[in-house]
Amino acid sequence: MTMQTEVSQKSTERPKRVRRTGPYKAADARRQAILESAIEHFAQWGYFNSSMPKIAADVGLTKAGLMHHFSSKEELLSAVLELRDQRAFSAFYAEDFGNDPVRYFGQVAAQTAFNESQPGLTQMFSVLAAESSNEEHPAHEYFQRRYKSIVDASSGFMAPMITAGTLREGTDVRQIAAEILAVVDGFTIQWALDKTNTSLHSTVFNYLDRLSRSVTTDGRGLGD
Amino acid sequence: MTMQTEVSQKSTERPKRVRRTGPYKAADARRQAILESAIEHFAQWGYFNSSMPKIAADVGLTKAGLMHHFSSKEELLSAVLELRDQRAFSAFYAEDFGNDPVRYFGQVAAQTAFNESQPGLTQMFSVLAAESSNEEHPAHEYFQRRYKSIVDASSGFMAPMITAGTLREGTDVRQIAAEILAVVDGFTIQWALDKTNTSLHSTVFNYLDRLSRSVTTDGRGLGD
DNA sequence: TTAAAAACCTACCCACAAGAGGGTATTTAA
DNA sequence: TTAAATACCCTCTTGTGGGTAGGTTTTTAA
Repeated sequence: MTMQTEVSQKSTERPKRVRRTGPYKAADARRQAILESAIEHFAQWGYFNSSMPKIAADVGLTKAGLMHHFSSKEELLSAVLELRDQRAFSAFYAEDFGNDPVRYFGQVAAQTAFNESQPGLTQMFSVLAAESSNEEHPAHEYFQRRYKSIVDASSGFMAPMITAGTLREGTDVRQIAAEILAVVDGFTIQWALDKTNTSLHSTVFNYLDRLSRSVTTDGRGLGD
Repeated sequence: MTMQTEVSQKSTERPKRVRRTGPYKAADARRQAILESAIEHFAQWGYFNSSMPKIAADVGLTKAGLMHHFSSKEELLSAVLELRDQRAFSAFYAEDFGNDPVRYFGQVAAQTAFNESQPGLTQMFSVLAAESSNEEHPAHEYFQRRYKSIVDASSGFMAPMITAGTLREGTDVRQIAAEILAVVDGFTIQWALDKTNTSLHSTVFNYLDRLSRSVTTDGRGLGD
């Protein structure tokens, strides 16, 4: 990874190529449309079996047209992953739960309701997470980081609750954090396989409710 | 789908082609080796991005050689799925838990230990389950059936335990059954992504232990 | 107004896929 | 022993993939 800095060689005065245009006005919408299309394709077919021509066709472009905006398939994937990180996490991490586990669990449940409303993105992450266990997958490191940081953040929320006395003494917050993540992922698979008979939100909610009753000091559930 | 039956036109006597050979002696081992190779490839690359030539090369065959044994990629997938169903489930379903939830949960935990010892098969199922949410995936119906039958069987084990008084009154056995499945799937993903820092068995065990304490009438966990 | 950059396109290349067709050598069982 | 089925392999077809090269039109900003 070497960065090339432009150095002017001999002239002190700068004729300096003048900028004659910027991006077109409509370009942003195009790029957005491409990302949406890519999300749908990655969700349906995974990364490997999605194809640039098809993603392009879905937004009325040729492959070459698409590749003007995202110069490789990997770059497109990166952009998609980045997009999701922006959308979903900012809200969550800003929240202050005031050492109340029930509020925290409630927020997680709310997140799954959001996920259920965005089947494209949600299924895409489900498929890519499984696919990316392959070390040669371009998103392998991304998902390793992602899972680690989610568990870190989640247990970071819960750990102080033990000291604050709202979570039971001896609660293994890293186990709980990983477990919540596992339940969400697992139910997402079931929901993706059979959306008409499964509700992502309510199944996760039920789990969190029972979890809450067994790890909070006051034994409260989510339904109050 | 029309079946063509061979009809002898005029002769009533039947010269009747005689069987001159059967399968070769070594063929079974070959087919077995192909299946093992396919499992590894499906686990690493999913179904779509696995390729017949590469699977073949891994057992020292050409693609055509492989296709003599499995005449299409889909047929190979079917054989792999069938193989797994034979291997893993026979033992489990034969078990009698004597209305003891702890024994049942213990058996589930034991299953994950087995899964952890078979990373190829386990990861393959993890990847295919996610991939097959696509309705055009050749294993789509298989996984729908599979998930339904697991939940059916699992809740079928637990339901009588309520009447027997070993599971708490009001326990939602279908929710619990689906939840256990979700936890196993979810932790499998985490384990596949980072095997050195995650133990599939112990994470699932911890979950089942807490589950057991909160749904059994005697509040027993798995550690006794 | 105009030149340059942006936003496309067509036409390629090369690699690889699934599968069919048509072989040859090996093994089997009568 | 021997004919037929088996277990391969080589080649071809057709299709698709990612990516590049070089054009043309459209938009932008000086």
